[in-house]
Amino acid sequence: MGVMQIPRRVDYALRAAIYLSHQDPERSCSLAEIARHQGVPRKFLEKIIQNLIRGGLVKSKRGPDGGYALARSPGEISFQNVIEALEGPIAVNVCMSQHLSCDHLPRCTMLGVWNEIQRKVVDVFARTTLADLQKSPCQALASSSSLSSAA
Amino acid sequence: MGVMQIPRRVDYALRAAIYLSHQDPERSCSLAEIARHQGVPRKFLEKIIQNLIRGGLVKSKRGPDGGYALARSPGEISFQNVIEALEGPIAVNVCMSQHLSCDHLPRCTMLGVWNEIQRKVVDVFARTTLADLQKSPCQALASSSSLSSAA
DNA sequence: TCAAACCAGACTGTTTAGGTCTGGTTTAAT
DNA sequence: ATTAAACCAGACCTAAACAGTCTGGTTTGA
Repeated sequence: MGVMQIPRRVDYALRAAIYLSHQDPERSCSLAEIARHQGVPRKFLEKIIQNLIRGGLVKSKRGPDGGYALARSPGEISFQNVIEALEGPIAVNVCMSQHLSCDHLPRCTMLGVWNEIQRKVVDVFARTTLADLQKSPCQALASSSSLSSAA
Repeated sequence: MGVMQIPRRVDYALRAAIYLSHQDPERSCSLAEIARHQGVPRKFLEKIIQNLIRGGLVKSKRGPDGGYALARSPGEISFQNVIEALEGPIAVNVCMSQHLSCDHLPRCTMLGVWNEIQRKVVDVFARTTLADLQKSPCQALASSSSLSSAA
């Protein structure tokens, strides 16, 4: 169950980033603290956060009382930034990768569809920043729940 | 490379369905014919098509000169139909499954975002039918190519 | 009755997902 | 200087998913 589903690690990365966006940016939050609050396995989260650091989204402080903090303001960190720090460029189908190599080009009639999905998905992720989530704690269930009915 | 990427089997299923939508619905196309035209491994495609049959999208004829044909008109078969015949309901994140069980509810601030993505993706797949692709053989590259720049 | 085609499910090799483990290095406090 | 709390790095592991393949059916037109 779950075609086109985002992996857990991305969900965890976003949770961590969101948690940090709620904290004082001067303060360093320890791994244990983040893991505990977000219910994410500690060591797994540690590995994930390293990706965010390499991506320039999070900065770390070592030693006792060390920890992590956002490297930029929440408004300057998009979902896309977080996702691509872990996964590289988003591509909803293989033919959407950089060198768009669809072995059935030029007559692949699906390309337009993939392009549309790609564009819409990337658009939402690019537009949504951590700051956007700080405002409304739970505008969640309102947004419609067209969950798609199985065939 | 490729978060949220659709699996090859779905791409193959769509290709097969599209191929059939171009053929005379009275005629049965053999597996070999479809596989050859779409460049899909024969036996793999066979297994995939079985899913389309169980989903009521394709009908088969056995015996010599047997093969496959669409069970409904192209306009009545959406991408969603094909995808869900293989994969079950689409859910862009685990919390988007039927019994939306997000262990961090009710305070998960991301729910709205997943809902939006889910809605947009399902909308495109639900709206697009095989008939839509018959018209313009290649309106492809026009649709914009915002491929997302890596972080 | 033959053989062309579909049907069904077991099997296989590779990759990914989701973590864990071990052993570092840095640094504040004593 | 030593300790210990924290981060850092990468090897490791298990289970599942992915992408197919293989074997052996069953159906049916000629």
